[in-house]
Amino acid sequence: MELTELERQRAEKLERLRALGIEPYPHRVKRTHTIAEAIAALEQAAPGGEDGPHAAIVGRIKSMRVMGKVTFAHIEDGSGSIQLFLRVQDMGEESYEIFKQNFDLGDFVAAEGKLMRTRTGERSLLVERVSMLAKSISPLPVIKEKEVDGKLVRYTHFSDVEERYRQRYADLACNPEVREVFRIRARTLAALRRFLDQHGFMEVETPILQPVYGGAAARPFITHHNQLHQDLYLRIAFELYLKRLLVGMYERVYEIGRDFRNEGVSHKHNPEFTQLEFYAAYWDYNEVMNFCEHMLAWVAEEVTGSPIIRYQGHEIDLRPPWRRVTLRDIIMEVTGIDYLQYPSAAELASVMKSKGLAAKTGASWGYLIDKGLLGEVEPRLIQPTFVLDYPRDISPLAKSKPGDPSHVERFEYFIGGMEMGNAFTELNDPFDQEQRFLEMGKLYAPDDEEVHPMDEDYLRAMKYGMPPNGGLGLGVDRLVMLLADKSNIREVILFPHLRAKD
RNA sequence: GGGCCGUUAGCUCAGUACGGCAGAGCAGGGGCCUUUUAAGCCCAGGGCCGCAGGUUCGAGUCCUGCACGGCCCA
Repeated sequence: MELTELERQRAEKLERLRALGIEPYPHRVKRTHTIAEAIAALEQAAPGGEDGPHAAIVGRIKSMRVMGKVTFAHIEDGSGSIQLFLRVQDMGEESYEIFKQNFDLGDFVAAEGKLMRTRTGERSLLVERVSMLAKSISPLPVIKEKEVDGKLVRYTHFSDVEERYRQRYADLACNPEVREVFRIRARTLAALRRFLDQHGFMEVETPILQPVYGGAAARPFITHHNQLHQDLYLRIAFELYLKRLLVGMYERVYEIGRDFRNEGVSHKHNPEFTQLEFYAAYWDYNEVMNFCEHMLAWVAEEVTGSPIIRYQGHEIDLRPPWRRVTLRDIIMEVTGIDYLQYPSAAELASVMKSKGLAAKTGASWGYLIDKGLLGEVEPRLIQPTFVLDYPRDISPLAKSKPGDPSHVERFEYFIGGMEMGNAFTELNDPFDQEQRFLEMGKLYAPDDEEVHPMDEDYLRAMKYGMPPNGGLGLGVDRLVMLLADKSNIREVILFPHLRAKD
């Protein structure tokens, strides 16, 4: 192990402790109170002097002020932080010196003594014994902060974005507000599960390694099973497996898990991300819409205390009903283009260019609408909005709109300028479904990311009879971004993907 | 993929306009200090200036390429 000078100094302290017969990484810990419990115990005790309740607490040393024969330090555990008050008169000369010479910021320690208040009134532990629980060799970035008018002012910090992501452990250790983001994430996941469970949905787990990928338009990661001599794909969606379960007579199922898409990385995209999908037999997309807006308003309230949230300076009201607008109308509203007037890719691309909009050459008609025109619309949809009725060509798993064969019953929904998810009245006619797969094959080149490959087993399932149903996908990371008020997906993923250095 | 910006001590940053001994604060080391909380005071340390080339008597600084990251655009 290569050590920096600072690390060598700490390693020497570790050896000094060992030489004194003190194990710097002991097996067992004595703890009578968490720090929060210790503070509560002190609050309950009769005030006065240095004779408060006895407590054995543990934590990581966050600050230290050595003043000769007296030292103040703050330690932090998972519940909070408290000041340690160490005096040579209480600890004895030898123990006090061992502490002073060998204990550093970042060390995990155990401290035992009496809870009390210092002259300035700060809740403290008057330490009788202190011991090492785990020596920290690498110095954590030091955080110096102070409360000014009730606001926390930070003088030094750990803020290098790249290093924060590459060494998330250090980020979390130094930055309590980052720890809070992932508590919001955990509460969001728990709230989603609670809501779905309460509404009769069953959580299931379907394959991540799939012989045929499907359910979305995306490039997959490919892997290989050695024993089976078979290429497998990491799933890009759960859709086709969840709908097989409706054939199997479950009426409401959902899955929360990881999808993998072999695509670019951006502030809204990570190659692996957390998806929620649910399917409900006998629902159409109107019922899905209704459920969706109630679910997200409820989850927001559970997580943040209110269905009205603040996101990047916007106040966003998640209470139902959300705005409903057709794809055609919202595109006309924003770009002035009625895509139905331009039924070929060439015509549509030409009018888009005439309006100064980028149109990728060689892109299909559906791609131009979805990525081109809708891309213009997306950042403007700050308040929750359902965008309804998508072209059939780009929606091979959705049921057609009655009386309008060119469109399907599909919606995407947007909040805070981000696409949050996608939903349909699911196609359950096996002949129609087969036809859609075949059309896909004709309209697109085989390696086109828009292609949904034919899934024979899915068709076989559907031939047994699939109840009419509605389903929805939700980008969970993006929901957490909303609820934690973060503009970058990496801020809500513990270990986001970064390019390897060298 | 393109444009712009960044990369200097463990951390946060100066230094780059106009090339001339590598800087500060915090952290760490030695000393003083028995109620501090950004503790204070004194002393002495700490560098592959992202990497590789080039220009130059001389490059952290100028030029080229590369790596990683950020922001914006596609």
